[in-house]
Amino acid sequence: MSPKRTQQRAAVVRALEQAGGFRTAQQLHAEIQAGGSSAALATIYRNLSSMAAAGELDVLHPPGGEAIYRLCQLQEHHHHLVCRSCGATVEIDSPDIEEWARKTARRHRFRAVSHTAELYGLCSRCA
Amino acid sequence: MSPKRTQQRAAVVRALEQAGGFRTAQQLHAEIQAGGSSAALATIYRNLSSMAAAGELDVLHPPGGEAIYRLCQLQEHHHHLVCRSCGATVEIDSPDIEEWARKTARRHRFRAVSHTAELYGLCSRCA
DNA sequence: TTAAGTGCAAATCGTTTGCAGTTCG
DNA sequence: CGAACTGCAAACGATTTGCACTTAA
Repeated sequence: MSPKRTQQRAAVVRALEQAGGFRTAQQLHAEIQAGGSSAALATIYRNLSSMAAAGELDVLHPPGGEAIYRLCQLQEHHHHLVCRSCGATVEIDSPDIEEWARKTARRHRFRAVSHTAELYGLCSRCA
Repeated sequence: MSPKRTQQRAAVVRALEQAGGFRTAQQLHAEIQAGGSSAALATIYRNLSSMAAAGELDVLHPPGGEAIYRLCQLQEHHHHLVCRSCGATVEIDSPDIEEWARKTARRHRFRAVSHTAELYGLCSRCA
């Protein structure tokens, strides 16, 4: 039973696609209205929940207290090495961790697995 | 300037030590009362915040919405495999990713590197 | 037609904060 | 004594939910 194709759900998907990365429910709400469409915040939450349950998007719960969502990007993803001091960022593309994620997921019988990984340290200039 | 040595703060520390692992603020509250001491929930939150800011404890923000705290244990850190649908969480302890983090950091001449890594998928019951 | 989806407002729930009273140093 | 800490209750902000109304199928 696939979900009903409503204007609101379409708007949420469109907003997420346009965003390309992580967004909070409230940001999506604002961006949807800015785009001329409309969808109640509650509706956005409901759609995000069902999409997440369906494995269509990733949810993160940062310390800030506001959850962030983004469309699943099974491929084309990479990681970051960030300097705690100056904020310099190096993009990491490592097959190792992809494989680790896949293996680990299989070991626990999880499917449709995505992952996040970030490294934080002091770069050579700041150390 | 180190913090004041109050009964309440002591009770929080004691509860965390006794716990050994992660606890929510409310669990600590209950355990403190069960232990015969007393400390208002607000006070517990205040103490946990200051301890976290001082780097004395780790804080995690799981999907459930309730933060969990534990005394810092520089070793024994692990990652999580979380079900997008039901929130079930498996703790992962993998030397591979630790090594990957260390290697990657060295390759880019970063020091004092820490990292985060989380996996998201659908568990066998929800798939 | 009718089950699923929506909007709105009220309700939750974890966490924070204002303020007056208490306590450590 | 005086700054730091506590308790309580009210305030908050994100998310959820009850309910009557729409709408996709």
